[in-house]
Amino acid sequence: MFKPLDPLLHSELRLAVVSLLISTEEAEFPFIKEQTGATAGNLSVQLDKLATAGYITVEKTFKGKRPCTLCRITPTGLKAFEQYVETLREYLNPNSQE
Amino acid sequence: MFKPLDPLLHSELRLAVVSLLISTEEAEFPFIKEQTGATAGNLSVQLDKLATAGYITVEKTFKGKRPCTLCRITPTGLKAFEQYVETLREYLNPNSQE
DNA sequence: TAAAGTAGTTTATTTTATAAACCAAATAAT
DNA sequence: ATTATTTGGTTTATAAAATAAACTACTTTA
Repeated sequence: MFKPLDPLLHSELRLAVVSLLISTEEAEFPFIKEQTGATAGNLSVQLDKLATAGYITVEKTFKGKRPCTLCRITPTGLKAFEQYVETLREYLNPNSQE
Repeated sequence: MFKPLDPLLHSELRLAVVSLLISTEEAEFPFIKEQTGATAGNLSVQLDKLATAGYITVEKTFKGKRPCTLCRITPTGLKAFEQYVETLREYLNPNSQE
């Protein structure tokens, strides 16, 4: 009855990151940090997990002389997000049983 | 930007339980176990947490000679669920920023 | 009366999330 | 010029959570 929720996305910070990346297509580490309110350490760990799963790409470039970590959503990540939302809807609308 | 998600509800099993109780108004332990696919131990722990928070009531009665644990959603639980869903929507609809 | 099933609880283990400590380079201050 | 300080992170340690395994108690069936 209740389908399992993708544990990678069912996490407050990771879900916020993916949601943000879907709406921006590309974002730098400090921006994500600011928008989510996460600590750098936590964000670093969670970005890693998303990247390892292939949900996002993390590109380490430079902006002038300073390092710049650019994150983007992948097609896999977008699909996983859409699937997650669909699954979650069955939890959120208790009066639409099957 | 991303409001915090109620950690008590942002849990697969607890969310399923609350969702189920909202749609049934009352359910027995074995039924919840079956519907959620949870193990008895896990369910027992999570029901306790929801009860401690005042989101559900857990009434221990008897059905003939056998023990029967009846769970119900409370007004507090219903309100928390509605608030959770509202907050979550901002994560799920990435193209409705503020 | 012994075995098996029902209805759970308690406790231990694993996993996950989070924060604290750390590192390296660049910029600003003295 | 060398010493803070800030920026941009990573690594590691700790705290919290989820989960499963083991256990209890009582009931029904063989």
